[in-house]
Amino acid sequence: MEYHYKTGCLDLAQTLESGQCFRWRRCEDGSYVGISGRYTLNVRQAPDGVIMEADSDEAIRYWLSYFDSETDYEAVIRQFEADETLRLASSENRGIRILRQEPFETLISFIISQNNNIPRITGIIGRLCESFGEKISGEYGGMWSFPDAETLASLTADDLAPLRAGFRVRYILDAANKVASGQVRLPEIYGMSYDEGKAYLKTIVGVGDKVADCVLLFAYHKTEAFPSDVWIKRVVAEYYSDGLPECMGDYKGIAQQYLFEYFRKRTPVE
DNA sequence: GCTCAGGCAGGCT
DNA sequence: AGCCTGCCTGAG
Repeated sequence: MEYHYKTGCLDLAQTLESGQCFRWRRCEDGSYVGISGRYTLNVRQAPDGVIMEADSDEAIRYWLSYFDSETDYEAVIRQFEADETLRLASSENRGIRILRQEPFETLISFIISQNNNIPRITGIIGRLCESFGEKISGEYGGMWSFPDAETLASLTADDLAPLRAGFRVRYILDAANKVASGQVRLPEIYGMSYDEGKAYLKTIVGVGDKVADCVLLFAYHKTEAFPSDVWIKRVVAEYYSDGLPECMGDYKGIAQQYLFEYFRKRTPVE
């Protein structure tokens, strides 16, 4: 079934190729195909929003939440106008959304992301799903679910060697073991404050400030999180050495995405 | 060969 | 609390 989601602030290319998610595929016709949990989606850009094609009403509701339809991005962007740099960064990237992704997948994905580049991250995650996920029958070709914690916890480092994830394998296994054993209960983080959630996630080996912030932002939608990577550190050093502007409020994470894209585009990759 | 990629752990002061 | 250094892997 098809659903026309009308909205001003959702650009699929800006959002799905922003580095917060790693499993969307762009099709020949410009639409995107993705999977989260057991839900699949084909989505394409429209002049006044996006058109979603999914299996059920339930799936559509899931994807609307995934694309963060509840947040008023227009209002957030107006709030950001008080800061000139942020105003420019926002207006150029107004189509970026902060997705509400599945927590375990997001956790493992950002553990893999450390000291790594996006093509390799995408490759490792793809191999992880094809090796240990479940094949979901869909009309858009091969789709694999993200493996659950129990499945990953039953594996050894040797089993994961073909992923070529390097030193991150022991972090993946530690995360899977702690989640599968109940030592880390991911759903509880929804109810935690930003600080509590961060401390909780950091009990996992291989999760530091940056990975924890990415998970809190891109899975739990804790927009106070401000993931500080090498790019953003440069931006902060240059523009915000005296501190982040007041107008970011509790939306530092949204500001971070606008700034990240704005400055990344301006840095030549050679 | 070298460096770098959206960091982190472990060890040191 | 803040500084090093090594780290799997693959592309340039």
